[in-house]
Amino acid sequence: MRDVAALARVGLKTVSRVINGEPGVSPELRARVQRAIDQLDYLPNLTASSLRRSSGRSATIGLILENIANPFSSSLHRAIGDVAWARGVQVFSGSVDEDAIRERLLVSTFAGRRVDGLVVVPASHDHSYLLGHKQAGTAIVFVDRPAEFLDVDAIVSDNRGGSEEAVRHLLAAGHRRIAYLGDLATVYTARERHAGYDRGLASAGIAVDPAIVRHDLQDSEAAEAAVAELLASPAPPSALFTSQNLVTIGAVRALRAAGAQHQVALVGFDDVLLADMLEPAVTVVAQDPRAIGTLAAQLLFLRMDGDLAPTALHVVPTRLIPRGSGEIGPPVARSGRG
Amino acid sequence: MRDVAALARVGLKTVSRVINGEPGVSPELRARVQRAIDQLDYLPNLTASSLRRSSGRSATIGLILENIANPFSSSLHRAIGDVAWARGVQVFSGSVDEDAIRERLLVSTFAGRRVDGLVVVPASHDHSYLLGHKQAGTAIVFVDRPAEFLDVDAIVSDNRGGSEEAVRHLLAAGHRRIAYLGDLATVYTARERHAGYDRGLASAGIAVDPAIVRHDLQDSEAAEAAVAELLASPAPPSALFTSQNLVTIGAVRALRAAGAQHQVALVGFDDVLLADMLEPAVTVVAQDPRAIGTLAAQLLFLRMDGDLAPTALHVVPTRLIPRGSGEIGPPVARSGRG
DNA sequence: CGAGCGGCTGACAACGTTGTCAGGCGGACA
DNA sequence: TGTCCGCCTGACAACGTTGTCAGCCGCTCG
Repeated sequence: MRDVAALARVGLKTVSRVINGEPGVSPELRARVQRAIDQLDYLPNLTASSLRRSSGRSATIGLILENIANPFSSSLHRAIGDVAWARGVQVFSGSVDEDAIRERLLVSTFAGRRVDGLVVVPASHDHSYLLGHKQAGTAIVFVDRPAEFLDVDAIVSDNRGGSEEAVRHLLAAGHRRIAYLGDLATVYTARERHAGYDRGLASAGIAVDPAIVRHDLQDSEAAEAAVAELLASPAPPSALFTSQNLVTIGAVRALRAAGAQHQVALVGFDDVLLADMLEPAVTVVAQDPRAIGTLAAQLLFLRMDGDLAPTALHVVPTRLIPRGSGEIGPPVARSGRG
Repeated sequence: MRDVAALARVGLKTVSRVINGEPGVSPELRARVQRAIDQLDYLPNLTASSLRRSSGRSATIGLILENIANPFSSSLHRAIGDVAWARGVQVFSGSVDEDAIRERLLVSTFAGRRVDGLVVVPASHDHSYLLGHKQAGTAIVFVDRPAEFLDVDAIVSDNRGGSEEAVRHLLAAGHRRIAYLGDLATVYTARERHAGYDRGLASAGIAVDPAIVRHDLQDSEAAEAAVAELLASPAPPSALFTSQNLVTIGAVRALRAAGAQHQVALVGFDDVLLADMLEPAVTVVAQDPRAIGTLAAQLLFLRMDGDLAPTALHVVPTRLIPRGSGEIGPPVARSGRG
């Protein structure tokens, strides 16, 4: 900037005025400065600028995801990135892998960079540690799971409603013995989806049979094993509700391995690429990560702009997509002759 | 920091020394300062720090991807993020959507933030505009596609070799009429994969039939339409080589729609989730985005550390995964009575 | 003709940190 | 006892920018 000022034979402040389009610079000077800028390929240092600026804003937000590489997270990332880009805000991101300690480390790191806002898909269960940052003026929005012990906005899918709809869909096809296969039960979404399952069964007056409820399936292998076990049990379920992506994939594998994919119904929570090309195609309750991300970013920017409305939990609807696997009926009751 | 210094009754510089673990502070003072830091929840401002630091480093890199939301990009992102995190470096990222102008905008934005390095999956075809940044000391590594008119390191998949292997695999199964279905032909990877296809055919002395070569299929719908057309043509191919993810998915749909999925062989470039669960399961040439990303990040940091070795093009091998669709043989030649 | 005003311009301080350097203090040594 | 040295410590400038403010110029108006 000094070089530009020297070349254009003006003061530093005039260069600054030209860069920021401030009024009160004569056209001739403006042109001279602009020429010098172009000639020197000068690029203003945004970090220095944000250090000095009265707003104290860095035009930067932090995004804390479960795992950048998974489809849900990366769709969120993209949606949030698009909104941020339109506002000239850059995005830092990091993966937490369900590790509460890493979550806190990332928050500290981002706070050290003085991000203006944080979008968090939390792994921990006590977010009071964020209170200081919130009071220091960092806007915070939670996504996918609400905050605990902290008053901030959150955007979540309709986990409970979507799951209940899935179960009712299976009930409508005539099923009475519907298994639940779920992710780590400490995770909010898994708990909610399980609650939806319970409610769906209750709506039909069916008692939950703990023998066909499996929690804590953390990868598709665990899910595959659990489904295989259920299928081999004396009283196997006639339908499966899988509460998460990888669990659904594991279930598909197990059904396939048992040759039962056309006998046992399946509805999965969260859509999977190519699910519609399987045989049978997999019926799912789809989330809308793009909508969630866009909403989260918009809310964050509202808060950054000073919106002081009471915080709220925003629930984004899910959508049941019937494709075949969820429309398989229960086995016809055999007569006494067996 | 002023508050901390005041509370601990020391000078600013002593606080700075404690924070950065510099030697030459008595244990008592160190403890007193640490107490003050804890008490005030003081978090050093990393942007101010990097502004002043002699190294001039921001501990920040920029990542320019085709689309953060696609699996290849997000796997890259994750791998690079992991290496960066281990070095205390934060990552900015942005999506380019094959738009050369957006690529330049992102570079400018990141340069304005004074990133120490750039990882670029380029959309443009003339990267000389990066020369200034390179000379200004920004480390640059290209990924997935090499740089044009700019001398920097690049890491790419073995597009040509992998494609040739795919075609040879189909040839080995007896096919002589193998269609090529490719992405936008201006994209480097598409050109390379097409070259591999040509070479594969040439190795068997088969002439390319332009009637069964289709370029510029930018989404799965276009691919689906193209395959449908090929299948309905007077001399349909007995095997398909699809050079990209979405094209592969479109081909699966078209084959399915025509009921030809068990008659026409298919090998796709780039793996797809659930490809192994389709019927038939899809044979693919898999890339290794994790390895590519890790290598890219390591190379970038080497350069940032001052490595001056000549730049190179690093080729990461692909892997053919036979799953069924690529092992379908050609229709048996009918006798004259046909 | 002088005061006052508005439009331009640049000198200077400040943002929060770190590099440089000088000063104070105590102990070892002549 | 005086000198020198090494260990701690803090004052100050500087990083690249922007907010504040004062000063200059030419014009208008009384």
